[in-house]
Amino acid sequence: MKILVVDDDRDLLELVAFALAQAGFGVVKAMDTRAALATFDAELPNLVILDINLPSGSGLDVCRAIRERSTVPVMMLTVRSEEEDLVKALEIGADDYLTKPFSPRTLLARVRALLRRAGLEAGDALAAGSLRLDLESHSLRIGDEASIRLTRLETRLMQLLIAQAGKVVSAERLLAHVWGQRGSGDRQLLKQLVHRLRQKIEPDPAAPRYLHTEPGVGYRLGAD
Amino acid sequence: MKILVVDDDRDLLELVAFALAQAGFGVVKAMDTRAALATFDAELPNLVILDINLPSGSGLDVCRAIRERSTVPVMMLTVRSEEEDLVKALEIGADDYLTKPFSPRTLLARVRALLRRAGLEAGDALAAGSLRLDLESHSLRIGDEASIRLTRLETRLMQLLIAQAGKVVSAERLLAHVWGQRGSGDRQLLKQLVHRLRQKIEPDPAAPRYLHTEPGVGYRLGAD
DNA sequence: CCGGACGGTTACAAAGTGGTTACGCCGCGC
DNA sequence: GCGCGGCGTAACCACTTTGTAACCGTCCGG
Repeated sequence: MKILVVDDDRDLLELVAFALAQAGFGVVKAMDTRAALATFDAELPNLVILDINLPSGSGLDVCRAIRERSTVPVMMLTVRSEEEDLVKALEIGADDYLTKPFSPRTLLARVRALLRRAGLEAGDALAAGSLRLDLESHSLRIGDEASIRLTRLETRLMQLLIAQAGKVVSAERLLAHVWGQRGSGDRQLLKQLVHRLRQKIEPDPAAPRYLHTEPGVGYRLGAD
Repeated sequence: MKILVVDDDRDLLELVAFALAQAGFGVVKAMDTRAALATFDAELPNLVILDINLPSGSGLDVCRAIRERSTVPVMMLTVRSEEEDLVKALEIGADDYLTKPFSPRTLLARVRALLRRAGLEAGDALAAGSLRLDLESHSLRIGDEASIRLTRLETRLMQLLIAQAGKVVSAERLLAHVWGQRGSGDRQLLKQLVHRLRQKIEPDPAAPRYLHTEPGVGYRLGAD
């Protein structure tokens, strides 16, 4: 279970991250809005904890941007004086909030409650149709077949496709997820990766059964 | 299982020591930084509980000194007002913390969690499949064969692999477990250790039967 | 028709990963 | 002091993964 924590106060960030890690959660960190969104795209966390006031633009903007691409639970951190912001945050789609200062114990209780509410408690088993992806071992299982070993990049590609199974995912978004900043605009990278992945997972790579092309848009994982 | 407790407050020290002894742990005590390090070297405890503010220099210094010579789990004791110190402690390499006041029950739960995480919980015998590892004597037994003597590092490696038998363990995690902070990022260290271990335990080191490589991820102990 | 955009494919180069050999340092018992 | 085991470091090799370029067909608007 992976949690993204966004806060510009390094001490608080580390403390929250540590408390979560202690409790067995995977943690990724970001200290400004740009890094927050980049990390979100790269890591696809199961939950986001977001300080409402960041120096580089508001945490509200980050929350809004996240809501445009995902329904992941979002928890906002606020200080008491920001109650109007809080209302806005909940309107935008934040799921819960915590008023500073708070104890790690409270934080954990709220996080668990959110995850339970989102029905995400059980592991990170990432699956769609007959496809099951194991992020730990970089392996993909199709139905009852022997599992296929994927490379690092192939795993990241499948991760986003499975998370969005059945929906078209734009080439731009896939590039950002797999390569981050660097791959931006480079269709050839994606073309190659898709080709190589199809060779591995498709019974007939020329007539894809799982990884479909949506001309002019991007790719889509067949819901089967 | 031996635990070192360091605190200048005699009452608290005795209370903690009593709770631990009650739960069946061996306890050694120290009341200042000098005694703490001397006792650590003399007793080589399996876990250290360390008050963060000692009159004779900070508990942080003690923690740092311990980290220079060992990856033993360290738990810090703090009061709520010392949160910056806490962040420093975690950076230095402390593994957990407890905010005073705390109940003996909480203390024990945390101590057990730490030991479990370090893979030190169940007696001294760890086993998986036909492999049995004796942490005391640093020896490994495969089925009914004569037991093989392992070095200190080889033992630590096997310890984590056996604890996670059948599952892939990332190179990063193995490095952290065997070398602590210092080994971070150094693949060559792990490469060598695995090589040497395979020479000792594998019938055919070129085609490993127990210690399998998971390319791009880490290693896995065959469930056999 | 022509030409360009686009996606798939082939080919090859560059970078990374893991296994192996070799060597040097250090602490320790003899 | 010497030899030795344990460990760190570097270098080499084979292989895999990833990046880059070029070529091919199809589709489509002029």
